[in-house]
Amino acid sequence: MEKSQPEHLKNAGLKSTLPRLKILDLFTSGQDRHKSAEDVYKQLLASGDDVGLATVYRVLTQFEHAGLLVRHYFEGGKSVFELNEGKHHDHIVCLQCGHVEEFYDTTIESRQKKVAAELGFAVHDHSLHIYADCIKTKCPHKPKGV
Amino acid sequence: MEKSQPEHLKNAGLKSTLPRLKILDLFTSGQDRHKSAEDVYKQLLASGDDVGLATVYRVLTQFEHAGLLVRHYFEGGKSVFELNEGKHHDHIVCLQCGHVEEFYDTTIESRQKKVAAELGFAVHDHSLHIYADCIKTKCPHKPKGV
DNA sequence: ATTGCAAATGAGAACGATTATCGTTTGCGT
DNA sequence: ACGCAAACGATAATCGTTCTCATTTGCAAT
Repeated sequence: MEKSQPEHLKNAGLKSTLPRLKILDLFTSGQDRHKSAEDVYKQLLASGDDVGLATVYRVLTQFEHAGLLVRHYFEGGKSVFELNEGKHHDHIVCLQCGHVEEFYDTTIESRQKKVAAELGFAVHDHSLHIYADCIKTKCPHKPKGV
Repeated sequence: MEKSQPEHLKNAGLKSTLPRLKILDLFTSGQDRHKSAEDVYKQLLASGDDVGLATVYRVLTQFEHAGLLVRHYFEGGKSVFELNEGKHHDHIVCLQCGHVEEFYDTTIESRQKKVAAELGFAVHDHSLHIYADCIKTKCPHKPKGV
């Protein structure tokens, strides 16, 4: 059976405080999987929750360490977080509208491991970002400040 | 026959000024392919050239736009530049020492195009960064402030 | 329910990388 | 050699993020 939010926090060794619950809710119930710290902060303010920006950053980082969220470094210098649902995937970002789509390709994954091994590296992590334009009818997504 | 540095600048529509020549030289004759703005700045100061940090940033960006350099956004929030020699490649970054190694894998490249096409995207560009540890005897590279 | 205290928070200062401003200098065509 | 737009250097400003520290809060023991 699914765990409740407070339980998720408990498991992660984190007190279940108001800000933390609010932020976790944003990710589990929000529609946009990918949020920057600023996004989270604004969404909290918009819903009348008075959390400090510092807390947002702190909590996001804690959630990342706890494995609840995954952090991505997209171009432009700001980090973006998304719910960690166990299954690794890469991202393709539309340069026109900023929309992010996820994909997973076993061939790419295995080749990466292979290449790294050949070069004598022990892979920690990797990030593959494809920057592209949504062609055809796929770009109805409004630019969100990109 | 090879072009001279001033010609490279001319071609790019840039006046050949002292700072620009110095910076271009660093990349064409330096040993470390990958340099941050700070790296460039320090190397210039070290060789007695008195350029401003602002100029370094400006010139690097101009060179990027002119296609002379390629900019990479690695984790850690600072951009790294390298000479653009036409041949695309990806990077594997050692998390211990910050050393960057390059690789190119045709399988990965073609799978990327394929995946993007299937999702209805026209690829502009992509970045694949593998973050890892140099294992075995491969990590003699001194940490350079990472 | 009340209390106590460590953990968490919020406001704002601090920070590192980068960009913008602006008065001075310089490359380069005349 | 001259003139002027382009480029420069110093420094202020900006942006995302982290740090500091006084205040507040979750929660376990009363």
